[in-house]
Amino acid sequence: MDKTHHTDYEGKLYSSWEKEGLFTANPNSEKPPYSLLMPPPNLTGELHLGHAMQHAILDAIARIKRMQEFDVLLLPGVDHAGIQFEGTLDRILAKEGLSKQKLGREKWLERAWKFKEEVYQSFHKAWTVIGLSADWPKEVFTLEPKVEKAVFEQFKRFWDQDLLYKGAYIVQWCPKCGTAIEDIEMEYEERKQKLYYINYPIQDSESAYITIATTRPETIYADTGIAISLNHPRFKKYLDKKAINPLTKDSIPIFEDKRVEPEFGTGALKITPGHDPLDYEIGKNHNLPILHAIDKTGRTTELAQELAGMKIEGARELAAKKLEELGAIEKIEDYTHAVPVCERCKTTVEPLISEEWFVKMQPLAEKGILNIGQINFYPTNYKKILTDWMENIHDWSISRSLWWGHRIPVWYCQKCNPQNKVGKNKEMLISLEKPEKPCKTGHSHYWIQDEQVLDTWFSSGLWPLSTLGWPEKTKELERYFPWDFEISAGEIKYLWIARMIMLSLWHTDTIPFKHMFFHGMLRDLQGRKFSKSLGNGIDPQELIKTWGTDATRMALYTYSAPGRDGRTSKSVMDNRCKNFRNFGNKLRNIAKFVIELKPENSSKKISVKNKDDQWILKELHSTIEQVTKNIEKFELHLATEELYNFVWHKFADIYIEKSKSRRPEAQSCLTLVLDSILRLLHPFMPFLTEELWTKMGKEESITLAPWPTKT
RNA sequence: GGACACUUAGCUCAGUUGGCUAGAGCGUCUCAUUUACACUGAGAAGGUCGGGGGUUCAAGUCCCUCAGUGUCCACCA
Repeated sequence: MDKTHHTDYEGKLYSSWEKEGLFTANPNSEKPPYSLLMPPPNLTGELHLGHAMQHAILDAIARIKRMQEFDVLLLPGVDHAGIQFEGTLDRILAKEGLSKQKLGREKWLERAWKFKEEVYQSFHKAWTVIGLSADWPKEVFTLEPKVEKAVFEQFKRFWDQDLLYKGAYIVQWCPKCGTAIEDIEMEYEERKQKLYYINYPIQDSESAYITIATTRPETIYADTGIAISLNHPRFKKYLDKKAINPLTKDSIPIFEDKRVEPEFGTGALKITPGHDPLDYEIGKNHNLPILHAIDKTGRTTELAQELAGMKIEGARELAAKKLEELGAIEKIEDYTHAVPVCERCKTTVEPLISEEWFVKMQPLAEKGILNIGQINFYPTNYKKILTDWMENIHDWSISRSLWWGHRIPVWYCQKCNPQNKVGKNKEMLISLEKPEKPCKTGHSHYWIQDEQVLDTWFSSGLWPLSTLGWPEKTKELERYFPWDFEISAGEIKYLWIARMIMLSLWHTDTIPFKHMFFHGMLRDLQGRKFSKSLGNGIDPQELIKTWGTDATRMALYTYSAPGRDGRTSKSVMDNRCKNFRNFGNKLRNIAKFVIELKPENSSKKISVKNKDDQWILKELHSTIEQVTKNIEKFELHLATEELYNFVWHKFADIYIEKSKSRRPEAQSCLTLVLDSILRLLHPFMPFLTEELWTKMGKEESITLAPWPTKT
């Protein structure tokens, strides 16, 4: 008997399905539509276990809906993943001795597109391995013209609706990625640091001073004020005086502010509006000047005098040493706190003032909150989580200082554009292409495009619409939108899911999807995330190679309960896969028994009187009912468990054993049950079921077989 | 500091609206010895469902509380 199930075989089967167009949606179909939107994986990311599970879930639902006679669209796509892709490419270029500066924007982009193609090719193969029945010819890439048009439309609408603004604000800046990032793109890392208590002398006073606590003495060069908590017992008396910046010797104002915590440190705070979000706010209220001691590359500026040009860490030490020499340090404490780092490169994020584009999110969030109830969430509590977030929405900083992405479709007249301020009256245009009409200077070639590109999520957030050709009123948009099913990891609920909800509602008054499924995150046995740096990852392709696609899928469904994280390891996965490999073997042997060892004189009809026949048919019907019900609730872990139990412990262990004594009579019942089993299992174990389906003498693919119903 | 989860057998997890002696897989132990299938079959051991309190005829499930774990959010210098 066959004991192994080679992926070669699965590969061939998959190609034949694809060739026959079994995964192709047909907008002209008479059947009702059912649409599933595949989350576009990052162009640079590898296929990990979480993806495999996500795809296995998507695929099972797509296959079931096909069998239930829906016209199914499972639309695949890839995200250009701005920051991440650009970082990867730049590392490769660096090894070749090349750089952005050396290549220039145009050459760099040429290179980027070439690299994109390379990555794309290897990528595609990894996906098909899990058996995903996606409509590949319709695949969308987030930088292709269709999406570009949608992104432009969105930008233009926001501009016309007065929801866009540009200006210099304090943003979170990643010096390594060289761009602004959003709060939700940051992580926090516990770091051991020093808390320096520093004395700022009071002007015109012999010995009086205010002590503040800071972890960042290097930013003192950019201090422009001292804020103390309300009614500060010790420092209140200095309120009408000025303090002296111990490093620059500038005199800076002292004032009260309720945002200063009396309990923390000394209850006094140095205000550095250029390098801290809170200081920025406080500084703005007190009209403090904004100075920069650190630039966008993470080095100290001229302001830092003899420390200029240093990296932050070095500058910090030297600044501390200098203060020490000046006798300005009261004490130094060890201090562990959470330092914000860039989610992607783990570099410490530097708050800086930068010129960026923003979207006013308040009206979009309000609409989102109002309509989110129309979406069914699995698990249900995500509705509250997303609502809470929208209720506390911040404006969205959408510009990134990158080259890989949708370039901001704004053109400035070179001669008349003041660098820092953009308002509607300034000479500028919103246009995808270079404007043909001349600007004030009278020459069309004076138009220059904004240097920045849009945040990746600005296009990903439009994914439910852009993939279907919006803003055109396409047949596909009409038919498949809103999407019936969307799936995601909880991780990107704000970055992606909340944005899709707000943007779809804003542009079309329609929710983007009817059923939103959040799968849990797979972790290692200690509960840690899988990550490259920990080296604890499990390669799904390796599991597939060892145990086959079907077994790997079945193992993954056991972890697919909505929103539940799962702990696992290579050996736990191997155990589970092995179990389902055995299950596949069991099924194969059942089929052999029923089909190949069929007796000559077998019955053509089911014996209505036989108790065993009646029993197994009753069990079958109850299984059909349970499985169908569980699938409708997207509880695939229950559906597969039910099937496993029926096939192995009821059909094989009991019914088949008993049938041996009355084999010819039982034959038609055996065949009927096997027929239903294969159809019920097909969404979960597509390859084996197709193979056995053919063995049963069926001519059409099981993909097209109707889903069993209780009759 | 807020929010949301989770805690069930040695391990990894199920357990739908409260309802028979709490389930699965792996692991452990006993038996069967070539069967459609050893990638097998029959059986066993193993749980006071995190602790405590409450509601109920009935609680793993609902409510309160305590403890532990995890995730997300928040400007604590």
